Amino acid sequence: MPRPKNLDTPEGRRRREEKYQRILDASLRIFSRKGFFESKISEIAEEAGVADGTIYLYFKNKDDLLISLFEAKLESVNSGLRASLISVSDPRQGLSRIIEYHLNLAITDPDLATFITHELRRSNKFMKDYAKEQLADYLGQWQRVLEEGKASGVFHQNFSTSIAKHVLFGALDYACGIWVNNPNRDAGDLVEVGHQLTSLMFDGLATQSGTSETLQ
Amino acid sequence: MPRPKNLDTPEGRRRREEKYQRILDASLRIFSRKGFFESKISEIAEEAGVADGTIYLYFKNKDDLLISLFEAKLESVNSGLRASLISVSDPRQGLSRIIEYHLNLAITDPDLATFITHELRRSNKFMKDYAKEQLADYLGQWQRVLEEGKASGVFHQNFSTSIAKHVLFGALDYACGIWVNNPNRDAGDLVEVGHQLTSLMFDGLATQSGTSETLQ
Amino acid sequence: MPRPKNLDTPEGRRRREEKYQRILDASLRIFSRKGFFESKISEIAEEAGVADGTIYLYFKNKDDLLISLFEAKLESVNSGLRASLISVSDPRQGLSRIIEYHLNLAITDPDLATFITHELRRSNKFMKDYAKEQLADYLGQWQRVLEEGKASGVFHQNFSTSIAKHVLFGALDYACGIWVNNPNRDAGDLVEVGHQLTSLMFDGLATQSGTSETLQ
Amino acid sequence: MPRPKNLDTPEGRRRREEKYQRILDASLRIFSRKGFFESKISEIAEEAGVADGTIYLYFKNKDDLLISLFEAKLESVNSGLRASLISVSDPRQGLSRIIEYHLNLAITDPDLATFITHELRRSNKFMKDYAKEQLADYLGQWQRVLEEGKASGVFHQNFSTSIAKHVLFGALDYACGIWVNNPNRDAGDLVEVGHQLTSLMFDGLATQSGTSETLQ
DNA sequence: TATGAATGAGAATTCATTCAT
DNA sequence: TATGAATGAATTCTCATTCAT
Repeated sequence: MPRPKNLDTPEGRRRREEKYQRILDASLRIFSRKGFFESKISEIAEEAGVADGTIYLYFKNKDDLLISLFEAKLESVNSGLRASLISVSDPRQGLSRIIEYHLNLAITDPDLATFITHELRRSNKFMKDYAKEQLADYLGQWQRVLEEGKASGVFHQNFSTSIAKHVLFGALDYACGIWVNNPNRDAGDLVEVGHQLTSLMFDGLATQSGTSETLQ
Repeated sequence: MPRPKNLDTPEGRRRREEKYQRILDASLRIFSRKGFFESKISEIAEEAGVADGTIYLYFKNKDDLLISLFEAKLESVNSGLRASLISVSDPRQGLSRIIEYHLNLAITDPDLATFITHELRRSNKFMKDYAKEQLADYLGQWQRVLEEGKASGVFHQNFSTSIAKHVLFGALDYACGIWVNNPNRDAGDLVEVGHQLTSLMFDGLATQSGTSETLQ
Repeated sequence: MPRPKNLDTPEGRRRREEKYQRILDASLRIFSRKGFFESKISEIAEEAGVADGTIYLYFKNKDDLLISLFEAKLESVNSGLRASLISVSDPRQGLSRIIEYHLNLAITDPDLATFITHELRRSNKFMKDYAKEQLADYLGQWQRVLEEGKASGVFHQNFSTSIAKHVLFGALDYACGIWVNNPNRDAGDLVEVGHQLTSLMFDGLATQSGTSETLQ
Repeated sequence: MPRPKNLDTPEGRRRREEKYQRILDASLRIFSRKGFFESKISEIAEEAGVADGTIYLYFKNKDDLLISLFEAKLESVNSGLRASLISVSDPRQGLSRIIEYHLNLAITDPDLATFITHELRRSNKFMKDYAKEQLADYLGQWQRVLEEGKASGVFHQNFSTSIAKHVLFGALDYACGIWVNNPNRDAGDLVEVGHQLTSLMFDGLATQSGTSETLQ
């Protein structure tokens, strides 16, 4: 939703749309590299190949740029996951898909992974509120899968899907963050993380089950 | 290590130490509330009940304040965990302790939890390098427990302790972050997170083990 | 060499050049009036009729402003002297011209004279190094004239041109400094200084020559 | 004239006097090394081996320290010159003595030479006024010698003693400044400057006198 | 007197945002 | 629409000076 009111020619709209995207993409690169506060508008403008002032034709201010970026990206992440889960009925397979999807995100768009990891934790109430909605949608899809697993009996009854989704998200997000920050990263490593995490989520670490209750 | 050269009277040292702590504590509160960049020196000074300039008698600059805080806090976290694990020999019990310890941290010092969560992810190479060392010590203790579990056969052989420690940290850290940000938080909730997470780590979600391999 | 990247339209360049000069001129006035350290950026900005921040579009920082001013002014002083000496072959006439030129500088631009006098002696290695090069060029022209005088026999053989140039510069510079600081100054006074100094340089004070050797 | 009112025991007075001097000496070293504005009170205190606050028991403020230093030093310079000229009756010898005395000052106390050279030109009205009085005394002695030379006929009639004293001071001061700033300086060089300057002042550069009038 | 920690006014600099072209 | 020079509010940091001990 670019702001500039343009002559409503198809050509004009296309160009406007294209520049909006260009700025958004540039800001993703800069934000992920430096973080919000250390990213300068003039830097983003240069990366996008536009003038500083132009950014203010498409975004109200720097905060708006951050929020718009978040929205646009999470929206596409959300719909991507939705598409990826659409034909899946087995909750165990669903969970695998979720893990896979999330890790794949980091592989195909490391900047996006970095950006989300960082800005999700920004101590700014107003940002967190924005993020919350979009994130709730994303994690809501996870929770649905977990609940189906409980309902169908393939997952244990005695766990909270709400807690589990957060646990899983934290684990995935942190693992991606570590991987993305590794300059010698290799996609295979993240695939391995996926295997291990899947196995862990399904079966745990212990060789003998039922013993955890006896622990202090 | 406060900077002002002072007569080394016990009284002088005490007061100096006390003011150093006061500034460190104030900065923890402000940093955790607003994040580093939105925290202003004058705000921290006010919170600490000192003049702006006084901060610069104890810390070289704002960055130094952040780093000093990080070091001081993580050092105490590290030694606390060490103490907590000292008498534990059963790796399963060790893992429980770790989870417990981490969650307890968030309960007793939510500001610290928030601070660490945020600043650990700050896009600033120099900060990440500082944090890395301290964090490595913390997670190193986790990894040791996991390795002992593998060695003693109570944990599976086919998982990477390095990956598992990151997964566990991400899960715990994120869960704490969620809880801390909840205005109606109740310590009981976090205890429940601990139970669930312990159970998950040990036994997984699946009712039937060994099936994950057959998935996609 | 103004910093702002600008469209290279002739108009744009003219305006940018003009503002660069405006700031340089303002800083000359303020620096000469108060000295570098007591001149405030906001004062220079006001004098130049621009905002504080604008100065930083044209100069890296306060030091850079000082150096740029020095370079620009001394460069023009140097080329002015060069032009003034170009058609002169008699070394005695050359020396007269040099004295005249230097004094005339103080008359036509007293601020510049004050500025150079003060900042040339600033206890700042980095500044002195900058000044040194430009000054060496200026005094180098003097030395050349003195050497020609020795070579052609119109000046004594037994004096060091290097010492003489410094002596002459010190004398001229100090005399100008005295004159410039006199609120009731009159150009005629400085012309008289020129005559006296010329006569002194050529013939000395003594009514009988050759006697100085007999002095202690 | 130390400010602290002390118990008027001879011992107390001595100690007080001694500390006053210590601070004055320290400030001369620091001021000459860095210039007034870049010299910090805490630096001077450290150099003097006293606490920052102690300086304010002896001097009203930083400016007062500068002025007191100037006064004390120039006073001693003035009386030194007076003593040096007391038995001299020949104005030519007097002039030689003056040059010698001034150059010797730079050799025996280069810090003082640097300090005077720099601070004499500080763009601060209030400093210049202070300096003026003391300097007037110093240069007044020079002028007296020059006038005696005119009166007795050993110097030309047609020159202004006022101009000549400034010319001579500028020459000496600048030459000393150059010498002092030379890291490989050798006292012999300055002695040579003295010879050359004396010869120049007496006899000038020209091999044939009376020609300067014919020049442009 | 002497100390040196504490103060806070003051200055340089940055950078999001505006606006004339 | 697009530009980028100009703005000036806001922030960090310094350091002369004070004052409790």
